[in-house]
Amino acid sequence: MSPWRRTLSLAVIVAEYHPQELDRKWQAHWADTRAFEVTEDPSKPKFYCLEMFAYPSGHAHVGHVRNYIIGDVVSRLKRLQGFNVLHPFGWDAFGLPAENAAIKNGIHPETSTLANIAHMKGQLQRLGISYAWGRELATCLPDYYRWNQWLFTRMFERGLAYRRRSTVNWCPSCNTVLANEQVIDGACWRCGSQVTQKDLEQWFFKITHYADDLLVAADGLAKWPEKVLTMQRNWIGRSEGARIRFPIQGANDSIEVFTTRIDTIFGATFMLLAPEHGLVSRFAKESEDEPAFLAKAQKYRAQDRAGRLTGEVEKEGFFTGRFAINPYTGLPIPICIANYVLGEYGTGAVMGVPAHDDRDREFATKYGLEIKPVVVARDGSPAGAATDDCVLVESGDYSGMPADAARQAITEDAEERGIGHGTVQFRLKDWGISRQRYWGTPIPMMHCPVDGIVPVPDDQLPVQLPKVMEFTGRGDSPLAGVPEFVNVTCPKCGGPAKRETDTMDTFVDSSWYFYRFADAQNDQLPFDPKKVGYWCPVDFYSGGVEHAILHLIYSRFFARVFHDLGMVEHTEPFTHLLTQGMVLKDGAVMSKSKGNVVDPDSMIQKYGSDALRLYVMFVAPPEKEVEWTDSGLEGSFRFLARVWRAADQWATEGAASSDTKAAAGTHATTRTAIDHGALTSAERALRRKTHDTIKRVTNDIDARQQMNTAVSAMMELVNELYAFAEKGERSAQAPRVAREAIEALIVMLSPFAPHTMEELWQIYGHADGLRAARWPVFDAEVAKAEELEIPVQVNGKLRAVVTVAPGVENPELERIALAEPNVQAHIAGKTIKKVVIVKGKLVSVVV
RNA sequence: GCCGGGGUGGCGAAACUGGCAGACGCACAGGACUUAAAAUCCUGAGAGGGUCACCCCCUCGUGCGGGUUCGAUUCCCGCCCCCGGCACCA
Repeated sequence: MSPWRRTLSLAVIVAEYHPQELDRKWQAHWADTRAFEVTEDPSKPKFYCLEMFAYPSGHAHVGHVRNYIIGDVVSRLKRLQGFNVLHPFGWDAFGLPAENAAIKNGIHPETSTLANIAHMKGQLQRLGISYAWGRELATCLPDYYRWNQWLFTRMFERGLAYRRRSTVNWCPSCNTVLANEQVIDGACWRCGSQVTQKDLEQWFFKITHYADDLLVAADGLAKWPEKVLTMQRNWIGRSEGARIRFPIQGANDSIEVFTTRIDTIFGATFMLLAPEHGLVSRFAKESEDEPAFLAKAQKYRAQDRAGRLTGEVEKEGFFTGRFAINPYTGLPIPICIANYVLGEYGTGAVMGVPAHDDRDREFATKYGLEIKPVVVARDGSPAGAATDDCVLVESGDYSGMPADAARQAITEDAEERGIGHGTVQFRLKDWGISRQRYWGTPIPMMHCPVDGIVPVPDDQLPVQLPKVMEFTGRGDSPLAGVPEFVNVTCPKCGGPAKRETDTMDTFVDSSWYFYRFADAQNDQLPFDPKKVGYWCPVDFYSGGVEHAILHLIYSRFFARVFHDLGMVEHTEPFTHLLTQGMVLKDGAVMSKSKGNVVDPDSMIQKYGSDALRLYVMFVAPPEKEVEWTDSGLEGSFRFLARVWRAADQWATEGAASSDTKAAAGTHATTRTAIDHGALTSAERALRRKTHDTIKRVTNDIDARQQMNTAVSAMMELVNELYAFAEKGERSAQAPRVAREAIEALIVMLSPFAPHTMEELWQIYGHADGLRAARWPVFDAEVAKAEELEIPVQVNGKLRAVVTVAPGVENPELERIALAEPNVQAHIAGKTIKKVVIVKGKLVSVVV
């Protein structure tokens, strides 16, 4: 008969593990006591834990939910460690799906969005996520988006928000403009449609103002994944170089190029213009056959876009009939239009240096243009595109100069001659935020025939979305069709004016919501700088890596804007970033269309929320992708049931034990100090395991952030408890020793399985709940090993393991090791050259 | 092409500072309990071999090939493959 059966028959508190009842009980308790609401408390260290807020699509699947569980485990841990923890949640509630649904089924986006929020909030509550719901926000409510408008106006006043006509990315399916960051492989980030180009008047945020700082400061983000930083660095794309003008032969003007290799300028044997370059139409006019000229340029423009999608298009170009003068050789070089020169980068024109640029070489070879090497390796061999240890040749006065030095010298010379200057070029472009849609923040601007662009005065904010709308899906701004919205009075001249009818990109909403959580009810300002000063920056932020160059770069930008407005002291909003891996099902990302979503509610119904939470944390480190398995979840459920039974048994044995103090029935008495010296060796071993587990779990969670190994350490402790109950020799103190293990286990496991552990904690007599509990304290004395197992190697191969007392001296250890029969067998007939002893670790014999 | 991450049992993974590779879990197998099943508890297990009566012992083994070291999943050099990002950025 198992020990469990034996004790169950005597049990005072017998309860089977029914997690669903515990879920209900403790979720109600947390809600009733407003357990996770917090205020600023200068006496405590603060911890701001945040998961990327959610788009209210209607249903969260376990892939989404993983992120919230990760954040919740961190939050609950930090509370146990004495931090004042802010853990809020909200809704990224504007966006196209709701509006598209409205076009289809006539339900107003606000109605469907609020219904979706209600359902998803219920899902999160059923998981027992410890949010401060009092701070909940939804970006689609005027309380929130008025501050988008307020901030937009501040940015407009500072020139950080501006309007210009430009070629923009257009998604024909979403009927709106997209920012560069929102075009993935030439397709819309949201719906996957092929993006086309359009010329439109658009509002932009001047993120390029901070390009250099965003890049440099990335080096200081020590707790961000390298992957994300690399992506941001690539996206910002800084290159140092020079701009230099080449005169056009037979004309008064010149063409400016950007180059990072001005040291190769003596090898520039042709010049290339992008098909979009401003001079194309002029050269076309001056050519013999203008329509043919323009047709070819136009072909490249179209081709260029296609080329970017498929990767490779053969380099192609044609001669304009005009020449430029290389300002260093003084020689005329042909000006060509080429399909591989980008209009939007640098000056849209480049000097062709075929000897030192692979693309130019390909082009020159195809058209028979001159290839003139001007940089060679020190030994005189061809340098190609390399620069290290290279010197210039055939470069006038610069011949013989190292390439690096020449870059500087020629740049300085160009500056003196007034034909160029050193400069830094970024790939990052300003953020186009106008969207020709309804379900977003109205841009708080007016167009007055007298005063031009006029911001809506602050006291007229928010500019509210008109409620009554018909959604037609026609491809222009829906707000333009609402006269009551459009027609306004100019606050400057009092004359009639028109409202801006575009709305803001929803990424504006998400670029600062983490500040609003620090002061979610403020109706005077987006937030009180003092409150943000207490809570921010966010200490732990987790979400999907897909936002690496979207939300995460925009938020860094906004932090700088708020900083320059004097509202926040920091410039980096997120100290520690974790990008959680996706949950796959049948090898694919979960999605409704694939029909492979796992619904958290049905899992909770079957196994309880704690099993789901524990499984998600145990299956792999949080940043790793995982494959969902039902059997894995079942394993976590089994573990919790195992903990439950062990706790139940020892609660019973503690109460029914022959130990007189314990028999008095109060749990407090069984928590009196353990007389360690009087324990059996099995009891000492269990205590050792208990304290060893405390140490491992604490270290795994704090220093290593490896939740999965923390859980496995606790599983080992439970296995040990079972072994002790099964066959451990017991003294009268056995219940106390077991209780010590179980109470430590309850507290350490509570971030992962809070409902079950609250219940057990209560059963163990702690009336004030886990919120009053403290993280268990590791006792090195108790954890000290009574004997050590030392591996013995001969020539690097394991030959024996010897058991010795800790603190054994090296000569003695060597003697014991060499006495091992199997060691003797392997050194027989050979001379010992060396014995390496790592104290307390190993003996290595070399023969 | 460039950048980042990775490659360990049937599977998810672990090994912290160069020191017993595979902890913990899943799946599997055997046993106990049961009329039976489920549940539960216990036991086993990298591959191959020796002695197979047991204890045990040997060889190989962390993508591949080298190197450093008494000792390498860990460090160095050179490759291969997978995932992710960027990609004609002058």
